Amino acid sequence: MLQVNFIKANREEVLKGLKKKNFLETSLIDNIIALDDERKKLQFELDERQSKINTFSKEIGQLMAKGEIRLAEEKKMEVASLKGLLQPVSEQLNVVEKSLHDDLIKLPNLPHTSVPEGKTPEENEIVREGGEKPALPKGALAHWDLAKKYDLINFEIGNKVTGAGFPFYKGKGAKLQRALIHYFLDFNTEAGYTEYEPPFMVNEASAYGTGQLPDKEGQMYHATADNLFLIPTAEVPLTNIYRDEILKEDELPVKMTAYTPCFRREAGSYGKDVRGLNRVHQFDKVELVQLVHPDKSYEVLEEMLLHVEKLLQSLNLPYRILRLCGGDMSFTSALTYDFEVYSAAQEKWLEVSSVSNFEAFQTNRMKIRFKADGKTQLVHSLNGSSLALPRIVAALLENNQAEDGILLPQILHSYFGGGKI
RNA sequence: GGAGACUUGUCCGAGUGGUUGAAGGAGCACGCCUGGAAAGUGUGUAUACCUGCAAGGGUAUCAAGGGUUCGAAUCCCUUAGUCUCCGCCA
Repeated sequence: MLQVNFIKANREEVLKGLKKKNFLETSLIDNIIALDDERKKLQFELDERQSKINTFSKEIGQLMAKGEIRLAEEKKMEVASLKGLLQPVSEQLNVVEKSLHDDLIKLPNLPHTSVPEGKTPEENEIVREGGEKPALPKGALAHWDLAKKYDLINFEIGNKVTGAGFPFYKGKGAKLQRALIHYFLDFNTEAGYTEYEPPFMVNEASAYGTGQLPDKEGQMYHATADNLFLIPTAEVPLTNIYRDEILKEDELPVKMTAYTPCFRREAGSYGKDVRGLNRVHQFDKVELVQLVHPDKSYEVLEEMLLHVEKLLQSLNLPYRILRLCGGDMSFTSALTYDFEVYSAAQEKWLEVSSVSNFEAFQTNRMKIRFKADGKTQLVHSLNGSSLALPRIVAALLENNQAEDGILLPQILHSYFGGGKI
């Protein structure tokens, strides 16, 4: 959520940013400014009237104490009429505050200056590439065929037991999941991230805090009996740990990592993009979250980028890094880098990580602040995947397939208990 | 799931209708004292919003929300959480 004062002080800049982000409902801005002015006026009026009532009430107390009942009764009458004036102002203020808030949460975050113009994924900017695309033998198989051949993942049983998009991992397939999760977590904790195992369901306030609600409500699984949401990413529980907290400056940066399954309804997805592991409803992911001093967030973003890049390099996967264009970025992000790995048998790039700086957009909603020199201000939040497993698994299987098996990268051998599937 | 007790500031804790945003203590910060430290001592120490150039002033907040009242931390209702006992259970 953008800060009203910022919008007021930087109207032109905000409008430019929204345009870059391909957000067209720009009339909201002037609406918000007008509503905030209205809010201030009403607040002032309300405070004044309340103040008068408070003064009178105190006087009544003193009169009662002195036994001057009649005077006290007269005052009571006066206060009663003042209260009549209070209520309409208070109601109006509530209405204005609600409209203001409703408008504010419709505004996406503003893009960083380095975000390229553009509306579609094709306009994302390739920052750099790394690794080598393998030359696969003739008749190389896609991961869904490899999964079947080596009995690693069973999609059909998943369909039967739960539904489409809920695969079973089996045998070495299951063990590979465990090995990857274990390795990723170790890699992150060695870099100073604190490991968490959070709940896999969150309440409404948390889903709202990180921005899943209200605009992505249909994308989450909702356990209505208890009004809990299955997390679409560990970012939600992790970031919400600090909701409504004021940190000390020396507690920053807060670096957290967690493995969780992620649940996504993916309503509206279809076709070949959803084949195999390309898009599933439940998948495993290890996530990184940082809460940092606002002056440091872009420095930290680059640091996280390098961190994820090193992780991918250690897996020997061909990858590329994209800087997302304004129109392809998420609602909450100010700057996002996507990592894609090359899936050699499918001959396409698969997104495996998204590293973003949200600046104060999330923390303004969640009121995550820090105090320095007596002043309280919002921290910046960042997150990134390290990594999402299914597409990593797809690429590992496809890119490393050989005549007699799949050869895993060296780094996984100790975690997997062997080098070959 | 049933019965009961409870939820106050960074922490402990007082407070059952009237200058209580909240006693007292601890912690923390700054100063004094000291060769230095400890002890002692003085001062300060919540958040949000409104107003003001500022100093300051005002409003709200004692789990959350609502209600009663001229006035609520204190009374009533709803919700959440904590603890104890019982039940159930990986």
